[in-house]
Amino acid sequence: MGRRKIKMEMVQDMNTRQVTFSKRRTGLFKKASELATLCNAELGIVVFSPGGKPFSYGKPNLDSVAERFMREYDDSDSGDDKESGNNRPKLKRMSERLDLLNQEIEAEKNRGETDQEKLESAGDERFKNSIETLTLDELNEYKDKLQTVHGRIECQVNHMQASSCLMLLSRK
Amino acid sequence: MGRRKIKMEMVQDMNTRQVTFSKRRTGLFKKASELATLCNAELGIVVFSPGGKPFSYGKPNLDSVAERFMREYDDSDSGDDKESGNNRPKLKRMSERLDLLNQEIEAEKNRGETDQEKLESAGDERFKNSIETLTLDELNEYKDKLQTVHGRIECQVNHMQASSCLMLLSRK
DNA sequence: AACTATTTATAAGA
DNA sequence: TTCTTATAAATAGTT
Repeated sequence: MGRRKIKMEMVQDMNTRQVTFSKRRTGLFKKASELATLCNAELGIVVFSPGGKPFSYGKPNLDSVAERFMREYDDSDSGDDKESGNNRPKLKRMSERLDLLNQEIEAEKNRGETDQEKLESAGDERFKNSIETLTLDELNEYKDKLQTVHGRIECQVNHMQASSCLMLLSRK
Repeated sequence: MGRRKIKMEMVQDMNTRQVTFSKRRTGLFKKASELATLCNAELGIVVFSPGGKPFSYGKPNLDSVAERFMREYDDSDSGDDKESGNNRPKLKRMSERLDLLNQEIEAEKNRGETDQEKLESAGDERFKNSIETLTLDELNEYKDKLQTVHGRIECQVNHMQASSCLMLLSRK
């Protein structure tokens, strides 16, 4: 979308890559903002720059979106699901989400994931196991760490609570 | 970006709004995919359609991005931060994030948030308080709920672990 | 779902 | 980094 068409692969020159990131991140957030406004939709985005610096956008804010998204997969009541096959709506939605993910990943898989990367993606496994075998002492320790962090940040935020909690609770 | 320029406000006609959502969500995810590819960046997006249906995109996948983002704000070691003012890098980044959020929110605030909406956004407050006063029994209960959900979903996913954990742990 | 007239985003360049 | 502008892309209204 510029003076020339570019190949869809990692920009080699580091400077150019940084500039591209900056421009496109701005564009992405703008598109996100427009989508949210036009359709009265909630959304959240998190991006890491090539240098590893985090950026985020959220409407109405990132944490409420994250919470809502995760909450979708809990509770099996609420009632009216007008769609056919009303058996396990939550699991159904989960599948839709995975399908979408996989579809995008597939479409994106020009540059094949290395075995190393696959290992890292699968790293969640450790987390899952450790959570399921947590002791009360460990859970208590999480609570303490949580309080510490709250003390560190509460002076400057009023919408970071969820993130800071999730952050600690999700530690491997 | 079409036959006509449109006003940046919620599309009134329900059908048109749904179509707009669908088109623009596709566009947004494509932009995200391009950003990730061109800049070798990791990113995650979560969107709720006007009907409340969740969609997500992530590279390499949503959960790893969410985890990484949250992990950024923990631990004060690791070492080399080449930037000046190396005192509290994590808090510095957090501020940057908040600035960005506020900036976007400000830019977006054409249609003023109602007092009701403000109340809902601030709803995190309850969460914060409840987490800080959790008893061991309550934490243990979370653990049990966690195990239950894991049982329900582990048959069809290998990259939902973090989300499912966070989901339960973040329950108000 | 497809089709285009237009509006937007953006790659280079300054 | 910020701006300019020629060109590639996205998309609003239409079929």
